[in-house]
Amino acid sequence: MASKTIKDIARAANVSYSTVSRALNRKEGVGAATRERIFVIAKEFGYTPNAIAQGLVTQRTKTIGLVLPDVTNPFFPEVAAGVELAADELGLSVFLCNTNWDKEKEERYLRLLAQRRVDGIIVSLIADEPEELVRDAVGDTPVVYVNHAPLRTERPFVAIDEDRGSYMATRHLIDQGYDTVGFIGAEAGGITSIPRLHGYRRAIEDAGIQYDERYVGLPRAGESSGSDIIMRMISEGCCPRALFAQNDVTAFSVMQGAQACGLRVPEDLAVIGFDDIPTAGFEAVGLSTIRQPKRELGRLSVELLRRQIESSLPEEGDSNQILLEPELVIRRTSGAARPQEPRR
Amino acid sequence: MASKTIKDIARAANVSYSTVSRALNRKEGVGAATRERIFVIAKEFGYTPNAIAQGLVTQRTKTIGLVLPDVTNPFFPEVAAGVELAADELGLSVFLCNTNWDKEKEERYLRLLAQRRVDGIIVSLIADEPEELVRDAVGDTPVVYVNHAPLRTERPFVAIDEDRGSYMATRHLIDQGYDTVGFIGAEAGGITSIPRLHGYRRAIEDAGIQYDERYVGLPRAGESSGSDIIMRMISEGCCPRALFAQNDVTAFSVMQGAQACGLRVPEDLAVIGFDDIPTAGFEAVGLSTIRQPKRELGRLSVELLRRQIESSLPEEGDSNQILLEPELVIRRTSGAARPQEPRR
DNA sequence: ATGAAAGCGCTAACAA
DNA sequence: TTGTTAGCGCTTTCAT
Repeated sequence: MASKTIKDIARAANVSYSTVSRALNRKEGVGAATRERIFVIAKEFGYTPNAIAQGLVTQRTKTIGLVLPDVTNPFFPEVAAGVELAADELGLSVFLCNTNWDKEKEERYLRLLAQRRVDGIIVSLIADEPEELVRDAVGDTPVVYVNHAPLRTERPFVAIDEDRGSYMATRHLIDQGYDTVGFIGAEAGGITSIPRLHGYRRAIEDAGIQYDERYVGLPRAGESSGSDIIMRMISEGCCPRALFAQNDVTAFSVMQGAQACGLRVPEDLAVIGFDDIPTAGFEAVGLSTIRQPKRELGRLSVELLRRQIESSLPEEGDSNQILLEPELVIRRTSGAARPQEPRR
Repeated sequence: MASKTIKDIARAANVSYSTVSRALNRKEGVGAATRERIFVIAKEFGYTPNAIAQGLVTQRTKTIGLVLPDVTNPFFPEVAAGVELAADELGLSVFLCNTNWDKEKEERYLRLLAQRRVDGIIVSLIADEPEELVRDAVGDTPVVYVNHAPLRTERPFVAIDEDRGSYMATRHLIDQGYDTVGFIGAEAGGITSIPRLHGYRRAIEDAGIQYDERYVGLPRAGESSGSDIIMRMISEGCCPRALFAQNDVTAFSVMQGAQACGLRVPEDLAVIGFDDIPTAGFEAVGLSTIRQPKRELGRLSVELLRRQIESSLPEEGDSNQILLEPELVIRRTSGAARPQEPRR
């Protein structure tokens, strides 16, 4: 029952097993006849090369790991698709790991991939892990950060300018005429909440508006979504006229909560998100947002990883740390304020 | 630079390398002192066990493969989450592969996983592959089908009763008072389009309605989404009053297309989907649908795989072929028809 | 063109 | 308790 090996084939073909190896790998120096015979037997035996054994000797697994926090947020699958595509072109397969916003799981997966001796790892960290932690988990395995870069890392990364994007989003809301513009953090936004909140605050203060904590809704214990937060804000009587949500999924949730409380979007509450996940563009939704070049993020991270694998040098330096530009996408949910119609 | 091996540690600790192996694997028969020494050195060396080598000798990789057609459709990540959870409890890691509705890629991944000698594979096939094809790709590797079962397979599977669910969806629309109820297939619905169309047709005919092909929109060449199809139907003047979409993503797309043409949902066009992806439940959307127990699908498939791996017998039989019941979820988009308000 | 043999890093008998 | 040895299935010199 155990699958056939190269030796079984060798025996059946009456050659040494090194000849079989050569034939199967299409290497020079095998007689056409023998080669033919070997292929026939291999097919007949249903031979499947043992990649484990191959990897052991070649020290190359032709596999890369992709560690993502949440495949359930459509943003990540889009990035994954970009990675897949690019990896495919290089003949690499992708081992996708979902950490589910669990720090321990993240570490476990990084370690695991290193143990499996993948050729490299692309990871979207869930928090600002100290570099040594990552290093400890992956050892010498090449790593590229995607979607976010830990502070002062020397590793290659591809991300977008979160601060800038958040500034643009907030600014847009202000320009639309809203006097009170709030921020809502994601339940599991991990690392991105810091720069996004920061960009929000910058825009607020640049506009000469007083930064007001009451309009900043960060998830508290027991709150699991943007909907919970907006409902809290409403019940506390400090719901702003416009909101910048940390990401589109949160924005959706916020809108759901607001609508459940009888608020209309954007008439009573304007909303803008971040990411531009596919559903944001749906007619029925029309969520204004900051677009991230998701597939591109994926593609580029593979490219950076390839460089690192091939050179096998630590390969530091600017050109390997890419910051992409965000893009403002205006849709329905951030329609202009109507000052003639004061709230309530 | 190459990572340290067990031998390096042995040398440094002045013991044989089998002792190191024993110590590191927490096996009996190692002096507390030596054990201690070995651990210290291992840590110091940043030792990472080579899973490749381990797998080669133990013949067990503690890894399973999960092959999915489209992580971009929120249905699949939910199933994946279920698989992850269950696998985790068994100490297995999951190698997630996205075929992107590409048959060739699917075969490649199955083969690849088999070559990597994963302990087993859970796959959601994109079409009704003949059993031999799968067999040819995976060899003796245990396989469980999820989300769909190929006709007359003897392998274990977990799926829901698609035909039944589709019947329920269609029936619901009819009960709501719609006289014309259509069907829209998914752009890349793969295998599920057959039973879902079948269930639709059964319900139509059971209700004494004449099955009318004009109301059945299957994607044609060049059409990439439900939106394209509904727009074609509208332009051809044969848009029904209510629609059962093959899945929620398609339903979303259909609604987008309909609304772009000025139709209101559900006033002008009632819609019901299939899957109950998370966004379907959002207030702003309120998509009626047929719920699939997605996480459960994942959990159960892992359980079936575990059985198969442990027994290593082909393990056929009824109890390993699970058909779950679908559940009708009524929301906003399938509101009752208002006969007093004839169309147009 | 083919074979023999070494060895990738590890586990698991079997000895000592 | 520890060491020795034989592989796991494969690629890759080095001979022939």
